[in-house]
Amino acid sequence: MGMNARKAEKISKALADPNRLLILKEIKKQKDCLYCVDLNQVIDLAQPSIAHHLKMLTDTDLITSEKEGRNVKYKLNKQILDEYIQFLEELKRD
Amino acid sequence: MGMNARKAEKISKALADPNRLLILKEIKKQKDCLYCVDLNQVIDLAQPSIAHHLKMLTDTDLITSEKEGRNVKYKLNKQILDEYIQFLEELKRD
DNA sequence: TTCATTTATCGAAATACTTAAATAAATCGA
DNA sequence: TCGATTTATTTAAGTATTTCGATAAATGAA
Repeated sequence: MGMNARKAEKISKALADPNRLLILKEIKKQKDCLYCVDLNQVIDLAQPSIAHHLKMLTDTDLITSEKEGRNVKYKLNKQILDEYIQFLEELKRD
Repeated sequence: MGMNARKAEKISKALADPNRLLILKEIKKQKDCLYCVDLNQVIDLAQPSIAHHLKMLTDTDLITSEKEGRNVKYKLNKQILDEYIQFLEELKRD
């Protein structure tokens, strides 16, 4: 429903961590379809820490989660990212 | 010189604060040319806090500062913002 | 030079974030 | 059902960030 400063702040915060950027990069790498279980091989953190970071990303809607049996599948929410980019573009217009 | 994950993380962190977003919005409002002294009327923070936020923005090159007598003039660095946007765009390409 | 104005820095308190161990919850397979 | 696997939650420690008061530095004006 459109971006505002509060939402942009939250998304910026979600993006302001190396491990969360790594998660997003990995989703891209896996053709926009990442299984949580595969992150343990990629990210050098304990499982609860990874779960915490995934929660930050889902709470801001940057990614969506879908349960598949015991696993959870994550996808990038391109629309939110587009809205965030639009917010940034508008900062340039003076 | 192009964006990487480390730089994008820093910029995200710089953008992850309501007062810093307010500063950027104010630069836009002032036709891309904000004087530090005018921020005191806009931002409800003590002077050292405002100086701190301005430093975060200049340290990440999101804004540039130029001394004019006693005053400091700030401008948005559109190139850095563009590079950051480009980094985000690339996250969408799977 | 002296005073007022503007910005920067230092130090400390309050708050927020990151991380991992322990544990719980959910689900699949045997 | 029982045990293994996967993910989520709670709690607590360590670290980082935000904020302000005090103060310093730089500059312009009288």
